[in-house]
Amino acid sequence: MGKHDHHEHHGESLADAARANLEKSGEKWTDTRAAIFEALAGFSRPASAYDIAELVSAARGKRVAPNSVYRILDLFVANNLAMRIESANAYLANSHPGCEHDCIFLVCDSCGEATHIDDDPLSQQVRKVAKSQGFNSIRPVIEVRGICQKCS
Amino acid sequence: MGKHDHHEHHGESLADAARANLEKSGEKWTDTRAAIFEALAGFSRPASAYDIAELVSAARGKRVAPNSVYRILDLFVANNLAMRIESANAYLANSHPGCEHDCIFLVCDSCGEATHIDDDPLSQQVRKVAKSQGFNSIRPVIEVRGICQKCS
DNA sequence: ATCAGAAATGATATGTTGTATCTTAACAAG
DNA sequence: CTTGTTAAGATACAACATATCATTTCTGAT
Repeated sequence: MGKHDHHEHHGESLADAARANLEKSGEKWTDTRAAIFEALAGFSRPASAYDIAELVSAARGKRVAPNSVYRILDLFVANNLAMRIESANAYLANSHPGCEHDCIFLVCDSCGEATHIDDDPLSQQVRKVAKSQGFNSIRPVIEVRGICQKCS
Repeated sequence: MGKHDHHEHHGESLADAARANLEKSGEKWTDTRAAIFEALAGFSRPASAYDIAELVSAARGKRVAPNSVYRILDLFVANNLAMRIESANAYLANSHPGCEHDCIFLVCDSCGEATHIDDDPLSQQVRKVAKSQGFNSIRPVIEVRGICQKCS
């Protein structure tokens, strides 16, 4: 384990943690949101809104429209239950909701897997550079495209 | 000026430098490529392929299809004449082609302007993190979204 | 219980970004 | 000049994202 407890979760426990975090912000954990979170967390790779719409639609035997998925993903991102990977137009469930970090994503161009690193000194440095240029409301986007170990 | 000569260019001089760099790689500086580079360099903000297609089509009185623009932008990116900003799905002309850097882009969510920073120690650190995870063929994507000084 | 208002989701349409495929044009080498 | 190669055009479509309005569901007051 690292310097502090990251509260890593999986499966049921992850959904519970996500739910707790969302409700703490006064938001509701509805059936649709639960289904979308479950679908998202089930992907081992970053998933597009359309991937999720398809999976949830199949699982529930009832179509979920992309715009609903986007709405809910936006909510998740705003509440740190999920992250958006800009260079992939896709989303990942946050495996330790509640921890606030500027995440660094390593995305494999071959297999599509994305791994998620926290390096606060590094992201702080990025924030600092932006701040020194007069930027406010800073949101760093730090991603690395490449070929992962398994695919090399 | 910084620690080394960045060969900053503008207008005619920038196009010339771009042309020289492209031809050095054995690629041709065709009319279409010149027109697309000129259009791209004329934007003060990151421009989408469709923005460029529209502008070039108007300027030449002859339609340029988006796929042609994408092809040529890909060529420019591969040869470091232009950069893609992932979080904006848009492109910027490289104002100092020939210099190889992992660029850091600061993108204003209000006015859309993007400024371009080089911080090699910082980008090297990002590369190092990825390498330590077994990644190869690394291409860092370091961008910062926020509100620029003028818009604050 | 019922009704009114608010919040969440659905339905539909459309806008934007990106690729695939095939055809035509430009051009250099023999 | 014709043949092979590279560049660009035409067309179609796939993938990603948002706007708008309708419907449902939930909640809280009466």
